[in-house]
Formats: sequence, structure tokens, C-alpha cells
Amino acid sequence: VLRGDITAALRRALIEELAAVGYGRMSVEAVARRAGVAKTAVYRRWGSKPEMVLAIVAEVAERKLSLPDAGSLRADVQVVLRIMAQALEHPLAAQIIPDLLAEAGRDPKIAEALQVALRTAQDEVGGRLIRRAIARGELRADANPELAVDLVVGPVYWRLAVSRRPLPPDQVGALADAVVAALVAGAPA
Amino acid sequence: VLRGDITAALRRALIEELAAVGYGRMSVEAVARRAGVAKTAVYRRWGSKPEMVLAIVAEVAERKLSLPDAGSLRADVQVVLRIMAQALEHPLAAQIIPDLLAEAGRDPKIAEALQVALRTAQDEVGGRLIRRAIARGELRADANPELAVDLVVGPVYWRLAVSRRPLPPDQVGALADAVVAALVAGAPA
Amino acid sequence: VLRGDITAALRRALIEELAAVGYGRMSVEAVARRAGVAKTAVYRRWGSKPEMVLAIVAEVAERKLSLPDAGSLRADVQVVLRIMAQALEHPLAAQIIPDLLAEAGRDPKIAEALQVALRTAQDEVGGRLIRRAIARGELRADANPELAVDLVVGPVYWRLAVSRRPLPPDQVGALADAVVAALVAGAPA
Amino acid sequence: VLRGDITAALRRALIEELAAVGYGRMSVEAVARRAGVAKTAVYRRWGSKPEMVLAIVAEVAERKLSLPDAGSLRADVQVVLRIMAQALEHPLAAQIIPDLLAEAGRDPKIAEALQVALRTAQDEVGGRLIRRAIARGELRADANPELAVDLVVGPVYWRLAVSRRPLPPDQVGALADAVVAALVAGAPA
DNA sequence: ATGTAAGCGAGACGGTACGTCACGTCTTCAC
DNA sequence: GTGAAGACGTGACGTACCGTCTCGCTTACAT
Repeated sequence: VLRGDITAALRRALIEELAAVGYGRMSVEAVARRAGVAKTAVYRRWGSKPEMVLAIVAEVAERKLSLPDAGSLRADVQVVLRIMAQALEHPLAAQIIPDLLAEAGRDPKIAEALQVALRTAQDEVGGRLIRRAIARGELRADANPELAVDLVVGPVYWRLAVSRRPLPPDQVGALADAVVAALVAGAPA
Repeated sequence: VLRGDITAALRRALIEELAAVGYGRMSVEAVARRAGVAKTAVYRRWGSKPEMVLAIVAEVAERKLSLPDAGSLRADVQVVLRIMAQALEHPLAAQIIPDLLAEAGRDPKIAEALQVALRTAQDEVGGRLIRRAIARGELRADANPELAVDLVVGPVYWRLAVSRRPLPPDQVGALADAVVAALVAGAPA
Repeated sequence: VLRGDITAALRRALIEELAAVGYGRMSVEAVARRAGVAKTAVYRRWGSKPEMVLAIVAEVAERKLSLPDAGSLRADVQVVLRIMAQALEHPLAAQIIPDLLAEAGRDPKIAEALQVALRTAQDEVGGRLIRRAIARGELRADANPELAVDLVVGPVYWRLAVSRRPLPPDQVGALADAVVAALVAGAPA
Repeated sequence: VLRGDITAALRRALIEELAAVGYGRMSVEAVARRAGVAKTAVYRRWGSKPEMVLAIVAEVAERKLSLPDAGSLRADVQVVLRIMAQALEHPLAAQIIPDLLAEAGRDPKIAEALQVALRTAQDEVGGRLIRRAIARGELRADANPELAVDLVVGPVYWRLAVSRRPLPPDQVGALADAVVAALVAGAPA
């Protein structure tokens, strides 16, 4: 019977190590060391570094983020922006997410695991959010949901995760306004 | 006198290796091997792995991209989008850029080197492009150039480099329209 | 716990490599390669090339060679000659011993290690053997044991290890006779 | 036209380097450095390390040592011992000779070069010296010249070059006496 | 209660890469 | 054409980690 406290310590250590050195440099040995545990304890659970990362990342990523109807397109967009901002402002996530996204370009397994997580946002935003706006008459029926996702998610990701400048809370409104305008304009393909 | 053909082969090999395995896993030995050159030839030029990467990346990144006035805000935005799309659709760049941006979160040296390159885009877009639009009367004078950069650059980066879906050329126009609308709406801070 | 079979393989490989290329050219890598073992396995045991050579050579050299009383000076001398001939006719020893003796002129550590081995012969021959002969009345009491060692050991070493000509077994008797005569004559300093 | 002063400096440097580090470790680079000369200067003259060593060693070794008739076997032996002692007490020779003799076991070229030098001693001692003694009636006609060489040369070589103990001049007489006795006794094969 | 299985730590194993050094070869310049 | 300078490939250095594997120890469950 695998000891639960060790599993938990390893989970925690993996996240920290991943943030500290990145996927490429990360080693099972270092994770075990950080968790204060022998290497065998890791291999008994996951078998290899990618398996371990995938299992734990998937675990974290699959926490459903429900996106309740906020009443208007602008309010919905603001919710999405706030959720993303909150996630990307967590230091560990800010390190790990771009790292795994970069690695996804090489390792299809990782790409797939992340797609599962992304699909959530993808579907939520591009799917539900846009469909709701169409239903409300805020967007035209032929609005392109794909482009919509890029317009909503792109700016905030670029700001926080790529150019790593903070996003003052009082600018979220302005950003939302701009994004909504973009959505309205972007539709009529 | 260091032989130029060897330097060139190493430069090329570094780029390829960086794309193939990422910054974290990249090794000087592998680069030398790929270039068909002895390890000593590398250390005669750069002294260590990060130095080598920085020097070559900076070299590539500093290629000035001039942004001539295209006549209107929409045309200017379209030019920026096309330049970015062209860059990010190159397979090597699509692998290397997100990788280095992720690494920049850990290594200040890399961050700095990339900022030099980013600042170009930053200044070109957020600075010149927006100022021109203001001068033309297309944007209000109090438009926020910081937000503007995020709005222009974010969606196309997300699309091509993060979620890795292609951007059909015929959608660039729609995207530009949406971005312009966002800029116009996003201004009145 | 270091694996004994690997230690043994390394010991064997060191001896062979030493004979093949000599102390000066010998490399740890080549020894490990010859033993079919990783370089780390060597450094886990000895730490450096000279340490390794010293440890193994000392180990081999310290095998006590007991010299039982053969009954007469001539018989004793013959035993010594036979032992030396047997040792020096082994191809590995014939390569290694002169090599290390030459190196001993430069490296005091090696000199010391060899002295331990030589002292055995030295004491056995110059000490015990001569003293026995004096006790038997075969040599005068003021016989010089130092010279005696040279007279017994020198000719056979020169023959086999320096000028590398074989010593036919049927000539050992004649050589012993000559040496005994020399000992008898050499004493009266 | 190769400059003579450089050739001489290289010759001198080779000898010193050979004594200092031994044949195995000796490098052309170090010799050139010691001579204060570029590597090219060496390779223009000799082409490789073994060639260089062989040429210079042969040059030194071929200096004829004439062995005039000293009047008696004992006097002849004493002359040989004194010549050898003088040679082996020179610090450079004491390092180089055993080193090359050891290397001769591996490299036939070196062995051959040394045999030329050894043959001199061989012939002088085993040949001429013994034949003279037979002619004088000091040795029987069937004396074995091969054994004789070993008996004369072995002890002094062992003493000075192998066990590296000094040979006090006043012991040369005693050693000569012993050797003569050995020769006389060793003959009647 | 005891036996047995499995988790656990420790650590040796074969690898790979590190950054350095020294070397023999070869090319390029200055006299 | 000679010698100096130095870049080149090679190969070894001794170190540091890494993933794999084999060990005893000890813990917990099933008899």
C-alpha cells in the first residue's frame, strides 16, 4: 500500500521543481530529493518523468472551472479575464504553464494533456460564452468562435505570461470593453 | 583567426538543437555534434552554454524590423499581424520562441536579451503605431499604448504559438478589424 | 557495497593495460573500457590513476614470498634465481616491472610501493639467505649483504628484463655456481 | 637550411624532457616549449615523436666506447664497471636508460636502436674481454660469453639503475673481485 | 502471533555531459 | 622558405547527475 503522505509530498515537490527548473531540466531525482523521499518511491508510482508530470498536471488541470452566466457578454468576458488573471498571477502557474505549453510543441502527450485543460477554456469561452452572447443578440449569429477565443484569451495571456507585466485590476474593465468591441467587430466574416 | 564557416555551422546547429530539444535539455556536446565540429570549437567562441545561446539569440533578435507607415491604423495593424504570423509560422521559431520566453521567467539574462527584441515590437507597435493613429485622428489622444500592444499582439501569439492552430490568410483581415475595434474601444481609459 | 566482480575485472584490466601501453600512457578511460565497465566504477574505488596503480601494484607485490632453507648456499641461490626467472618470464610482469622501476625514478610514491616489494627480496636474499650461509660456514662473517643482493639478483634481472634474452633452465645451475663463487670472493672487503 | 642552433637546442631539450617525464609522457609540444621554439621547427626536422627520440638517442648511443686492454681480466672488468658506473651515475642517463629499456619491450624500433648500443657493450665485454681473458689463460676456452656479460653488467646495473643505491668507489674493487670469481666459476658449462 | 509481501532508504551500476587541458596536425601570416 | 602563432579535431581528465537496478530493513496485512 503506497503511503499517502509520500504521494502528497511528491505531488507538491513536482510542482515546485517544475516551476523552479522547468520541464526540460526537471529530474525525478531532484523531485524525490525535494520531497525527502527515495527515487524508488517515485518510480513505484509513476514509472517515468513524463508519466509523473502528466498525471499530476492533468490532475490539477482537470479541476472543472464552471463559468456561470454573468448576464451580459461584457460581464462574461470580465469573468474569464479575472479567472485567467488570477491563475496566471500565481507564481508557480506563471512559471509552469508557459513551460509546458512550450514543451507541448515537442511532446504530443503533453500537448494532449494540456488540450484537455485548454478545451475547457476553449469550449467555455469559444463555445458557451459566444453562444450565450448570440442568444442574447449581442453578437451576430455567424460570429467565429475560434477567433473569439483568441481575442479574449490572447491579450491577457500575452500581458501576464509572456511579457510578464502586471495587469492592474482597474484596467480589467477597459480590457473587457476593448475585447467586447473586438468580438462585435470580428464577427461579420 | 576563428573560421567563419565553423561559426556559421554552429549558429545553425544551435538553432536546430534549440528547436529540437528545448533550452533546458540542450547540451553543448549535441550542438557541436550536430555541427560536425569539435567541442573545443564551441568553447573557443562562447565559453558556456548560456553565453552561446544568448549571443546567437540576441544576434537573431536584433535584426531591425522597420514598420513603415501603411497609411491607416487598420493597414498598420495588418502589417504587424502579418509580420508576426510569418515569424511564428516558421517551425523553428514556433518552437524556440515560446521555449525561450518560458525560460526567461527563470533566467534574467535571457529575459533581458528577449526584452531587447520585444522592446522593438513593443515600441513599434505600442509607440509608433499608436501615435500615428492618434495623429491621424483614428484614436483618442489618451489611448493606452500598453493595452494596445496586448490587444494587437496577444491574439495572434496565442493562436499560433500557444494553441498552435493555423491562421488562414483570409482571416487576417477579420482579425485586424476586430483588433482595430478593440483599440478604438479600449482607449478611453 | 562495491561489486567484487567489477573490482576484479578492473584489477585485471589495469594489469593488462599497464603492460600494453606503460604507466605513462595509461589512462583510466582505457582501463575502464578494457574491463567493460563505466569510468565511474573506477573513481568509486580509487579516485585517480596513480592511486589505482599503486593500490593494485602494492596488492600484487605484497604477496609474501617465503624462502625456505634449501640446505646450502648454492641451493638457496638457485631457488632465488628460479623464483625471479619464473616471475620475469611472465610476459605481463616482464613489461610492467621495468616500466614501474623506471617510473619509480620520478614518482616517489611508486618508488616507495616498489620498495616494499623489493625489500622482501632484499631482506630475504641479502638478509636471511646470507646470514644462513654465514651460519653454515659457507661465507665469512664479514660478508657484505648489500653487494650480495646485487650479485645474486643483478645478472638474472639483466638477462631477462633488460636484454630480454631467455635463460635456458639448464643454465641456471651454472649461473648459481658463478654467483656462489662471486659471493664467496666478494666478501672479504 | 635548418638553423643549427635550433637543432642543438631541441636535442638538449629532448634529453632533458625525456629524463623529466619519461618516454610515455613526453610530447613534442613540451620539447619545443622547453627549447623555446615553435612546434613546426620540430616537425620540419623529425616528423614525429618516435623518430625524434630514435634519431637523437641513436646519435648519443653510438658514441664508440673503446675498451683498451687493461692487462688482466680483473683490470678489464674494473674498467667496464667504472664506465658503467660513470654513465649510470649521470642523473639524466639514470632516468632515461631504464625508461627506454622498458619502452623497448613495446616498441621494436626503440629496441633495435638500443640493441645497437647494447651490442657495443655486449661485444666488448662478452666478446673481446672474455676472449682476451681466455688468451691470457685466465678463463677456460669453453667459457660462456653470454653468461659472462650478465655476470659483469647485471650487478652494477641493478645496483645503480634499479635499486638506485650508490656504489661507493672503494667497493668497485670488491665487486670486480667477485665478478672475476664468478666468471672463473661460471665457465665450465 | 507470526509469516509474508510490499513499501521504503540507500547506494552501486552504466551513461552522458560538463568545462578544461594538452596534444599532433594544419593553415596562415612575418620575416 | 623559415619560424611563430594559433585554430582545428581528438581524447582524456575528474565531477556531477541521472535512470535503472539490487539490496536489506521494517512496516502492515493475512493467516
